[in-house]
Amino acid sequence: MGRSPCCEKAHTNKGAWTKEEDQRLINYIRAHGEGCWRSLPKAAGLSRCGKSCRLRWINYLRPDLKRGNFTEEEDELIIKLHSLLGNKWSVIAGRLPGRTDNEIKNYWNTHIKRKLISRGIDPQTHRPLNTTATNSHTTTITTAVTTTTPTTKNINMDFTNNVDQNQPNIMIATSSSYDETKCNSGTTEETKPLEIIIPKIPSQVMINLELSIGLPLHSHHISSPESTASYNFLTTVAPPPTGAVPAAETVAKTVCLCWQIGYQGGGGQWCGKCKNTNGFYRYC
DNA sequence: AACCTTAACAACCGCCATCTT
DNA sequence: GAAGATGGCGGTTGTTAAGGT
Repeated sequence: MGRSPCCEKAHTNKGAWTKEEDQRLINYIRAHGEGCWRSLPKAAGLSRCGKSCRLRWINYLRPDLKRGNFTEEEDELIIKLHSLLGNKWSVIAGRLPGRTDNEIKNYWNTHIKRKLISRGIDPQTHRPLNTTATNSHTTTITTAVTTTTPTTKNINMDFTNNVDQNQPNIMIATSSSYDETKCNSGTTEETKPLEIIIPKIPSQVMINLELSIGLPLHSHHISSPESTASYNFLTTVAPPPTGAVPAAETVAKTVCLCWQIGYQGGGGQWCGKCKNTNGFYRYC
């Protein structure tokens, strides 16, 4: 199926945005909220593609953006999330309030890649650079992930050639249904039976990995002794948001869906799309 | 001062998933 | 269910500033 262009390209501006264009976009969204990007340019008096407007808003003009240098903590968090999620920049951005996927992606490519290489770590595989891909002791653990997200992920843990045995390489299995990485639909909770495939596994690494990806932690997830290991790992990968985390039932009542499924844009109880703070809102 | 190289980041492009009709 | 519309994502490119020669 072919697709029509998202906008009339003949009369659209390209390249850097002017201050006037920015102001028009800000004023329009302040007045009407986000949404309907296709018709927004015309309504706002902009000679821009709707997608361009959306990108400009999300990556640059949104009032809850942090901007400025990344902290060391953010660096480490990005590295750990990338080792877990790969190039899922939007998911990673969801764990870094005030940061955009584009910003993180750029930062990864310009800073963190080099940083990892200087540490002797392959930025893509998170394995030591000078080792070959031998699999003599590869351990594959395929396990279900219980989350409140609509999907269940299979996680492959690879303990081969790890510098730090406490931090195995973790890759999202391509065979899973995790193509639905987007967090914008559905509210069902799904748990697949635990499936562990262990061809050659030393007994000391047989752990029950219960991973919650992209979610604030809730105490009941870590109550069992079996999940202690995964909890310890998770606390380094995806710490709870700063400040008090609302009790689950309170959250369910008062917080938007995006917050419930892990989005914490701006650190408040509203994601960037649903928030009604700062004078902006979304009519959805 | 002029030129070249590199780094940083904003913006674009094409594809895919989801929604609507 | 099919087709089209729309939003969103990740990869890539273009532009510009900074630093080096």
